[in-house]
Amino acid sequence: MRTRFAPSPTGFLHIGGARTALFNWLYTRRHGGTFVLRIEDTDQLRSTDESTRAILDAMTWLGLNWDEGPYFQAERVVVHRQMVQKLIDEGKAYYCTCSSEDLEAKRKKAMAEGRKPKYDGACREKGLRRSPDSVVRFRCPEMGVTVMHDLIKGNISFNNEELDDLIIERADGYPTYNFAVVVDDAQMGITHVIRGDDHVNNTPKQILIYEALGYEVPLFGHVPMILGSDRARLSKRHGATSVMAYQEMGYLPEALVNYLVRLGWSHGDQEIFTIEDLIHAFSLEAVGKSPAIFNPEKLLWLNQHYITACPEEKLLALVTPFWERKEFDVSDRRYAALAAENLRTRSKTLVEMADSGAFYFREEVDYDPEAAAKFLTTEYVGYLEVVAERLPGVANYTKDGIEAFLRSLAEERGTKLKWIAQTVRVALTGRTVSPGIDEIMVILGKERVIRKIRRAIDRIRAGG
RNA sequence: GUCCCCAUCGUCUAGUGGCCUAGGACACUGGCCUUUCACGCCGGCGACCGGGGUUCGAAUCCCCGUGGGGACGCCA
Repeated sequence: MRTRFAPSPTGFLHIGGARTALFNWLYTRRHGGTFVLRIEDTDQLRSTDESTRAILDAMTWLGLNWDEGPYFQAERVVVHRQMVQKLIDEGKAYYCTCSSEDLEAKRKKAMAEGRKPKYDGACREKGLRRSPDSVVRFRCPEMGVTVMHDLIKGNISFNNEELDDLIIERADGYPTYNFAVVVDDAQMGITHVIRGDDHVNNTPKQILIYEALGYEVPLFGHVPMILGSDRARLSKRHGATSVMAYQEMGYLPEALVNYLVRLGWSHGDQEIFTIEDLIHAFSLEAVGKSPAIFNPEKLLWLNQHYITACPEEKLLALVTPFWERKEFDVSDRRYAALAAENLRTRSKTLVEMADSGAFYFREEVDYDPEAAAKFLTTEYVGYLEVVAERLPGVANYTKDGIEAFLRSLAEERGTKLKWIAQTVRVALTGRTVSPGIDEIMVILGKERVIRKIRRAIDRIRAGG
C-alpha cells in the first residue's frame, strides 16, 4: 500500500492540509504502507522554495515523517510531456488555440444564462498542430457515466456529459494539475489517494485520464473540509491557519495532532489519543462525511492537557525558547525547571507560561497598576515589613513552613491570611493572580523574596 | 445558475431499527476545595432541520423540501 501527500508550495502548510497529511500518515502507518511526499510545483509563477521549506518544517514539527521524497513534480515534466504526446498520438487529446479571454467570456456568458460553464469544443475537431500559444486538451467522452468508489463517501457517479475537455498541458509546456497528478500517482504506484473534499469533482476527470493512459485507477478517500466559525471555508479571517503559527503561539504538536484528528474522525467517546493509540485505532471508515468547524477553544483545552501531561525535562525544553525570546536569564536550569513546574497547571500555551513566569526571571517587578493601588499601600505596608524582617529567621523554609509562618502572622495581626498573602503576592509578582504564594517563595528563595519585598516597601514609602 | 456532497446540543462527535426518558468532550454555568488564579471533584443548561412514507417499532431505511459546503481556471 502506498499513499502520498502532495501539497503545492504556494504558501505555508495550513490546518486543512495538515489534517489531510495526518490522515494519510495515520492510514499508512496503520497498514504498514509507504508514505510519499510530493511537491506539486508545476505552477511556475506561484511556487517558491520558501514555501516548500515551510511545509517540510511543519510536517516535521507535527511528526509526520515521509518514507519517500520529497519528489518535485516540476522535475518530471519530461515524463508528463511524453504522456501528453501519447494521448495526442492516440487521438485522445488535441491542440487548442482558444484564447484565455474568449474562454473567460464564454464562461461568464454560460453562467449568466444558467448553463454549466464548459468548454464548447471549438478546437476539438480542427486537427490543429502545436503552435507557440497552443494548449493541449483531453478529449473527454461525451456520454456514459464515471463512478468513483470512495473509501469515505461511498460510490459517487457522474454523467460524463457534465465533464469537459480540460487542458492538460499549458502554453508554457507544463502540465496542469489534473494531468500531472494522475501521471505521478500512477507512476509512483500510489494505491490510496486521500485528499480534501474539494477534489471530488476533479476525480471523474482524473479517472478518465487514468483509463486513457492505461493505468490502474487507485482507491480514493475524500476527507471533508474544515470550516470557520461562520461556516465559510477556513481562512485567515478565522484566526491563524498556518501550522507553524501554532508553534509560535505556544502549542504542542501533540495537541494540534490530537485536535485535528478528532475533527472528522472519532473512536467512541475517546478524546485523548497518543500517536500510538491513533496508529492502532485510525480508519477511514470512521471518518465522517460532513464538514467540521474549527474550534480554537477545544484546541486550547487539549494544549493545556498536553502541557499538564508533559514530562518535566521536556516541558522545560519547550518553554525555554519562549523565555529566551523575552530575554530572561534562564541559565540556572534547576531554577527554571522549578518555575516551569509551578506554572504548568495554569498555562494553556507556552506563551502564556512564559508571560506569567516573568516575575521569576526579572529582578524588577512589573506592577499591575490596579493591583499596586489596592495592596501596595500604607495600610498594608506593615505586613511586608514584618515578613521581610522575620523571613531570615524562618527555619523551615518550605511550602508548609512558609504557610505556617504566614498563618501565625495573620493570627498575630488579627487579620485573615488572605490579606497578607495578597499583599505579598503583589509585592513579589506584581499582580493579584499567581501561583500559590508559598510555592513562589520557596522557588524564588529567601534572598530574592526579601529583595523584592524591600523594593515594594520602598515604592510605598516613596508614595507609590 | 449547473453538477457533486452533507445534515444529532453553540462546537467536535457517539449512535449503523428496539439497549435512546439520545451518551461523551469543549464552551457556558451552579457548587466544593482555597492565600488569589488555575488544576481537580460534584451538579446544571443544551441537539436528532422540516414534511411525507416503510416498519409492530426510526436519530438510524426511502422520497421530497429546506439549509450548509464544495466544484465549475492555461491554481492545486
